[in-house]
Amino acid sequence: MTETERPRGRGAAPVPASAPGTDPAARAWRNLRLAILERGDRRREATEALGMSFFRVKALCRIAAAPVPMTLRDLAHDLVTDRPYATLVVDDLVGRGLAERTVNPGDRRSKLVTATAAGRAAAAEAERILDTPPPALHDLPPEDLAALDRIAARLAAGL
Amino acid sequence: MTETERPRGRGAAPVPASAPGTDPAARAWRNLRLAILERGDRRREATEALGMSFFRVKALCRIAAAPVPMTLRDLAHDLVTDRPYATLVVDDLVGRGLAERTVNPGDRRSKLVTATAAGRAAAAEAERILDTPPPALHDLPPEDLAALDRIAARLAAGL
DNA sequence: TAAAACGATTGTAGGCGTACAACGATCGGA
DNA sequence: TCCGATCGTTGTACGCCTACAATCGTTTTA
Repeated sequence: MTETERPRGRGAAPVPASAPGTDPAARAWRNLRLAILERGDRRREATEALGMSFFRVKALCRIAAAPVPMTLRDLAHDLVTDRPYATLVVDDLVGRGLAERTVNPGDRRSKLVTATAAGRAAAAEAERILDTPPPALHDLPPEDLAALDRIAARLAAGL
Repeated sequence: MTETERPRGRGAAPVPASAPGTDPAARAWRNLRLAILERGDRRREATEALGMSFFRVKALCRIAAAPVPMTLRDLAHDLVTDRPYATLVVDDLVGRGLAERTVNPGDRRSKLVTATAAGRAAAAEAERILDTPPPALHDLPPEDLAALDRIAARLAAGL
């Protein structure tokens, strides 16, 4: 094992903040994407913990987070998919005992989807996993963390 | 269209930085994920511009970014896939005239993959799209942008 | 030199998501 | 009342990625 090892990192290289000639906004954006998509991605963890695809995890979380029961139409719209596939995904969740379908009393064509107690628990577990930051975030100096907190809230809110 | 419209946002709600009882690190992380994954995701743009799946866009970028021609084994490792699928993806890229395969003179079992001129151009285009930050980033006050630049570089570096 | 290990390739099977078309039930407007 | 529109559902076809098994040529090891 003493031969020349190819330096094979498992991702793109980060761009140091001191790199010249680059737009700081673009550089910050690239590094943020790197940190989130390649280093701190918890999607695999969440799918393994819940035993379903990430798309369905998202569906479950949306259903559980809805302040008012949503129709399948709303769910399809939120997930940016079509109604037939929303039907299939909800079928799956219902089969797992995580969601329930009830007829919409206001419009008997549509149906309302709600999360069961087990469904709400699973959704909470998924969000707990997804929201777990990488260790590097905790290692930031407090003032940097506070600044990041404030800036991230602004980025997430505005577009 | 004057009936009661369901307030259907197309993503999860951001958490304001003033929310009580939550860990600032977790909150910052959640908002960063939101800003990057749901508001500023350029993957669809990139795949449409290049006419191929995001996985293959990533493969092309890795090949083009390699300082030294990589073997298929290295590519499979970097993409976290298996060698058979790396073969298939490279077949596709070669068929599009974006990559080339040559026998490795040092080990005739393996083959080296390199990007053609067209491949390097396509990879550059993809990275340009992916690195384009959302407008909200440009709207940050300069000192916030500088802080974010510095912090993002630190986060991306892994630590 | 013979055997084991390695790299790329071909093939197969399946899950997942996208994008359609079509149908029955229901609602709304003319 | 009748007709068009809407909602959920069923079904189909396809592309994409994962995960294997098996093969062939090459390299390394015993």
